[in-house]
Amino acid sequence: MNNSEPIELKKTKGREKILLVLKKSQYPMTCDDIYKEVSRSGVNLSTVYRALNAFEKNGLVKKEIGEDKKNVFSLVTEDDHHVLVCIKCHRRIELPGCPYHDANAKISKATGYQILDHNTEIYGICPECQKKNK
Amino acid sequence: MNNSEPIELKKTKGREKILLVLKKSQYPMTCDDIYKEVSRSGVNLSTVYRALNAFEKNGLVKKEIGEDKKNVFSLVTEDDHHVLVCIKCHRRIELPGCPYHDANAKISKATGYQILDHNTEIYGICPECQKKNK
DNA sequence: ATGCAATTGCAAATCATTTGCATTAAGAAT
DNA sequence: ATTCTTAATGCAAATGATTTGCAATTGCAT
Repeated sequence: MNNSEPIELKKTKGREKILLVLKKSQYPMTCDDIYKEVSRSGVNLSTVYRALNAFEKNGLVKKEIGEDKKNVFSLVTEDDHHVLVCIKCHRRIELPGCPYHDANAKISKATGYQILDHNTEIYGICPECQKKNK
Repeated sequence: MNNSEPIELKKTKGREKILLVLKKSQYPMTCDDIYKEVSRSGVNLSTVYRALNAFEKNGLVKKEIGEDKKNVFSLVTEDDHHVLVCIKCHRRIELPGCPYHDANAKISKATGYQILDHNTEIYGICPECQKKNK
């Protein structure tokens, strides 16, 4: 409820474990997902929540709302690209550049809207999954 | 947790009031927003929740996740178009057709993905709000 | 080593949403 | 109009993700 500038982050065992889990994961994770991995190291669920929120505030991770309405976190790597998501295998590939740049320019001209952002996930079925079933 | 086909809906005073409120609103509303309007008519909050979920199951209203993570509901009018949302005044205008059709075709060809869907909300500032503040 | 601020664990609080249950009301069949 | 079946309602309590208060611990700069 307070988006001020980053606060110094202390390095602790728990936080390093949390980051490691996130680093090894290909996909965004909920706090509970992460907790399942780190709890046996004695890390508390509150700590997971607090750590991830702290990471997010510092731009280390990205927080998004998952489909089941839980927050999902993922490491911020470089600049985010547009992503192509396979609805079968959940593989994600990144698209270089913005495929909608031209289209948005057109929309802006037609409507007078100053366009600031747009959603960037495109859902489909990847070539492998197209072969597999049916 | 069960997306079966629509069940018969009974017409009641409460539901009519709820629909009326939604009809008069330009913007999506949370259950609580709606409840504030209908509670003086003796409609219970649970009723609002249940009615809206029933409406959604019947395709009467659309349920989305608002920015504060609460569900917001809006009447389904015609077929949904792509929508341009002003982040200042929250005005929404609909775009005829799909502005990304061509771009998606290109992506599909380049990646082999069969593209099924994509996000459709574009965020920006409308001409009026651009004039207003700075 | 010392001290202050950040971090943690734990339990309890929050808040939106759902649900169990007994009661009421809608609407079809009689 | 009366009866009957089933959905809809009100109320309170349950749920589930997330946050928070507080006391104890730890990181780290001095």
